[in-house]
Amino acid sequence: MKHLEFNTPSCECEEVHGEVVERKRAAMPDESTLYDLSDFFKVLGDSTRASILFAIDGEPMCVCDIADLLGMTKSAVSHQLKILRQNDLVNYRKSGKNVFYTLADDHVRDIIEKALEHIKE
Amino acid sequence: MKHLEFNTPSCECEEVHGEVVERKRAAMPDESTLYDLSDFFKVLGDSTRASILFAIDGEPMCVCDIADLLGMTKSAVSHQLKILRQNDLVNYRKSGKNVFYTLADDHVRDIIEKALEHIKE
DNA sequence: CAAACGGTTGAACAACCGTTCAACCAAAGA
DNA sequence: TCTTTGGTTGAACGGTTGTTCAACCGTTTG
Repeated sequence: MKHLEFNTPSCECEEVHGEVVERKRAAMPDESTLYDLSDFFKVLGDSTRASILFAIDGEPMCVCDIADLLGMTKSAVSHQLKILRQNDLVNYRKSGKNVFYTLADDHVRDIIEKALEHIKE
Repeated sequence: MKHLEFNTPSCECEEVHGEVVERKRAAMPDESTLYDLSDFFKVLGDSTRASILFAIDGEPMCVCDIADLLGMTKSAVSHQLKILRQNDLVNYRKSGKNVFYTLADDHVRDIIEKALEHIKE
């Protein structure tokens, strides 16, 4: 029987495995969870931010040292640090004129570790 | 002693903790590794692609069904599937007029799982 | 207090990216 | 064989994003 109407009119398909789709739809995560998840990966999906995370792993670093290490301006580094801050991936501590950043979480280290394993196939 | 010259002239800082920077520089991953890593996360950092990965988890799905499930056009889905293919995150199998996609790897499932844990704090 | 410096911020620009649209290919059915 | 349909592809458009630049703030130092 063709032209069965589902609640997603934007698919222009004629024949669809309806049972499969319904089963999958029930198993899908919330839309907000999906956005949170991809936003999290989006933060890690920039080589500058990834470099910063490696840099501050183990020992805290100030913005100036990070900029020197990565060969970038303080401004560019600070902009990326702001994004890392907003996503709770780093902590910071003021000390005189300096601001020292550290990894916020061991979770992040684990995820990066697993991703590195995957890359090396 | 000020104005020590390191090999990254783009940092305009005057005072730098040189020993820290040198130690960190030695511990940094290869540049190519960093790019591969951030490219991998970049692929996961789009909600459409993340949705597709959830959709094809467990049971293969054809492009048309994925499009129906996500409320998108086949074209948009196919474009994203191409990116997932190029990054070895999915496998595909032709069957008549249909193309069925599956998760390529258990690694990916693990990483997404860990990221979900992290999001829920 | 004034100068210097580490760090942050907002605007602007260029590069990148995801969706749409149209055309196209291959397999299946009439 | 001609038509239909699932899927892919390239160009184009609009929105996002990272860096630069300039201005600014807070702390330290002279």
